Amino acid sequence: MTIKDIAEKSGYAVSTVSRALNGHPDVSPQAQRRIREIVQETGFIPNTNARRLKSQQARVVAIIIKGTRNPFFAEMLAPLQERIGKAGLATVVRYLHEHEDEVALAAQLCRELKPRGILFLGGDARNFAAEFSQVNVPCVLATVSLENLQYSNLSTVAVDDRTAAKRAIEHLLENGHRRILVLGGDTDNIGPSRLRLEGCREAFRSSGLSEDALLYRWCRFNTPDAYRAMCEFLDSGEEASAIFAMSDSLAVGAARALADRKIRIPEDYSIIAFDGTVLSEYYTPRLAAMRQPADEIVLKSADCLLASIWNGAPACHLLLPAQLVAGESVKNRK
Amino acid sequence: MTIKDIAEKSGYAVSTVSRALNGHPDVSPQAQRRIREIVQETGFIPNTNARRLKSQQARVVAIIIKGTRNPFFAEMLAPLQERIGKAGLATVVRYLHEHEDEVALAAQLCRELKPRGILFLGGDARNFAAEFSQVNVPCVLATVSLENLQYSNLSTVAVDDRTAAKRAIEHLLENGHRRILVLGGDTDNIGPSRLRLEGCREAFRSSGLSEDALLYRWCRFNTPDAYRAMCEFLDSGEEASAIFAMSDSLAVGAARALADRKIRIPEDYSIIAFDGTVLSEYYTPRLAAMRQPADEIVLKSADCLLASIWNGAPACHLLLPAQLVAGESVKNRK
DNA sequence: CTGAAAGCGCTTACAG
DNA sequence: CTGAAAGCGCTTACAG
Repeated sequence: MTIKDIAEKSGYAVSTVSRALNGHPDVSPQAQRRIREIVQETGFIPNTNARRLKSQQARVVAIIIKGTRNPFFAEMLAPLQERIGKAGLATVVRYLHEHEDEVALAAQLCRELKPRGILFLGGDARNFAAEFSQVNVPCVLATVSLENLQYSNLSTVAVDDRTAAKRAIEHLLENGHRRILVLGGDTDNIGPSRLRLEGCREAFRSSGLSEDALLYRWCRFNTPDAYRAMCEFLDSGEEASAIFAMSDSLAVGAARALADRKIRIPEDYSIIAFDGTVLSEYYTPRLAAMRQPADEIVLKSADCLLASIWNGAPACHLLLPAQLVAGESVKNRK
Repeated sequence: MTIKDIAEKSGYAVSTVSRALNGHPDVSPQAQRRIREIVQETGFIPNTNARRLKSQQARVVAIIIKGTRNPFFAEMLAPLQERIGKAGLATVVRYLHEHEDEVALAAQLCRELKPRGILFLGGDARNFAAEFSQVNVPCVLATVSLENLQYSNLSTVAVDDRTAAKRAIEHLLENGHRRILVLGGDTDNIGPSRLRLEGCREAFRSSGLSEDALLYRWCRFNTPDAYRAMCEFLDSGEEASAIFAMSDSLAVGAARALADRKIRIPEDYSIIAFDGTVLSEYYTPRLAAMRQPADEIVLKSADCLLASIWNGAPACHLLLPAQLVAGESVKNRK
C-alpha cells in the first residue's frame, strides 16, 4: 500500500494525495475528504523513510541519556517524551555508558537520522568543548550547566549545583556537624561533581571552618560503588559525623555500609542526599535531600528546544534552584 | 556528501562504492581499500533513510517498554541494547504508560519504521490476544509468559511466576507466618500478577491452610501506590504478620507505611519482595526476594530474537526459574 | 569484478 | 486547486 494506490483509488494524482496527507492548505475540501476516507479504510501509513529521504529531515528529536541506570534521568524521560510528542515530534532514545562520548553520537545521529533537535540528559563538558561544533541542530543539555561554552545552538538547563551543594553542607553545619564526608564523582574536570564540591568548600569557608574537615571520596554514580567507597572510608579509620551523597542512589549505598557496621542513621551518622527522587522520599529513614526540580527541568528543556526548532529562538542558559527537603536522616548534635 | 561524491573521488562507480560499503564479497581488494580510505578521510556516513527506502527494512530492532518507571526493566535495557548492537543491529526504544497499547504501537512501527524485529519488555496479554496478528516481524515478549497464544512469530521469555510466588509464600510459611498480605497488580486478567497470586494460593493449599488467611491488596506497580495500599490495609484493622510484595519498589512503599506506624521489620512484620534488583540488595534491612534472572532473560530474549531474524528460527517459549534470596526482612516466628 | 540504469515511496517546485 | 515530472540517496538485478 503506497501513496500511489491511494491516488488511484481516490482518482486524484499522487501529488494531491501527498498534499492532503500533509495538511497543505491548497487542497479542495472534497479532495481532502475523499482522500481521508480512503486512508481510513485502507489503514494507510506513509513510508517514513521515503518521507525523510525527500524532506531531508526527520520529525524527530533524539534524546541521548548518559548513564544507563540513573533513576533521576529515568523519572524525567517519560514526561519529556510526552511533552515533545504533544508538539508533534517523535522521539528516539539512546542510552550511553558513562565513559562513552555523547557528542560523537550526536554528530553521528545528525548525519544518519537528521533529527530536528537533540536533548542530552547528562553529559561531559570535555566532549562538548572538543567536538560540539560538529553538531548542527538545536540542542539542549539538561542537568549540566555549561554556560562558558558559547555555542549558538546549545542551551543548558540545570540546577544550580554549587549553591545546592553549599546549602546541603550548611544544613549539616547548622545541625552541629563539623567533619563531613562527601561522596561523589569525578572532580578533576568541570561538571556537576566539581561544582558541587566547590559549593561544599564555600560552605566551609564562609562558616570560617577549615576545609580539612571536608573529606571527599570518589565513586561511580551507582549504589554498589557508593557502598564500596563508604566501606573503604569506614575501614580507613577516618571519622566524620555526617555524609553528603551526591545522589539518592549513592546515599542508599552509603547507608547500607553503615548498617553493616551497626552504625545508626541519624543517631551516629547523619546523611543528606541529592536529587530527591521517590526513593529518598520513601526510604526509611526518609532521606534529607537537595531536591532537583525534575519537572521544571523537563518543562524548560523541552520548551527551550522546541522554541529553537520552530522559531529559531537563541540558546538559553537556565540555572534552577534546588530545594532542601529535611527528611529524617539528619540529627541535630547541638 | 553522498555516495556519488565518494564514487567520483575514488574513480569507481556508485554501485561499486555501495557494494564496498556493504561488505559484499564481489569487490576487488584494491577497490575495497581505495573506497575505505576515502570514506575515512571524508567521514562519510551513508544516508540511513535512503538505505532503508531501498532495502525496505531498517537494520533496527525496536524495544517497547511497558511502564516508564520500572527499575527492573531499566536494569535490563542497557545490556539488551549492547547485545543487539553487537549483532549489528541498531535499537530504537519506546516507552509506554501502563494503560497504553504496546501491540498497537508495534503494528504502527512495523509500517513506519519497518524494524527487523521487536522486543517487548512487559506487556498485556489482552493486547496480544486481540491484535498481535497485525505484527509481521519476529517478536520476543520478555518477562511475561504467554504460551497459550500460539503466534508463530512471538516468543516469550519469562520467569516462572507461579512457581516463584509459591516459593515466596512457602518461605514465609516455613518461617511460621500464617496470615499473609500480598501486594500486587491487576489479577482479573491473565498476567504476572494473576499467575503469582495463583502461586500464592497453591502454596496455601498444598500446606493444608485456608486461603482465608491469604489477603490481597491491589496497587499500581510503583512505590507511592504501594505505600497507599499498605496504609489502607493497616488502617482497615486487618492483620497479618508478613507481606509478599510483587516487586522491590512495592516492598519499599510497604516498608515506609510500616515505619510510619513504628512497626518494625522484621520483628513485627516480615516482608519478601520480587525482582531482586540492586535496591533490594542494598536496602536496609536487606530485602528477602524472589530474584528474577535479569541477565538470563536479557540473554535469552536477545538470542531468541536474533535467531528468528537471521535464521528464521521458530518461536520459543522459555520459563526460567526465580531464585530465593534470603535477606534480613523475614523473621522466624517459631 | 565493475558499471549503467531502474526504482524504492515520497515531496515539491513548476506549469496550468 | 490539480497534475506531470524531477529527484532525494541509496541498492540491486542485469549485462558485460
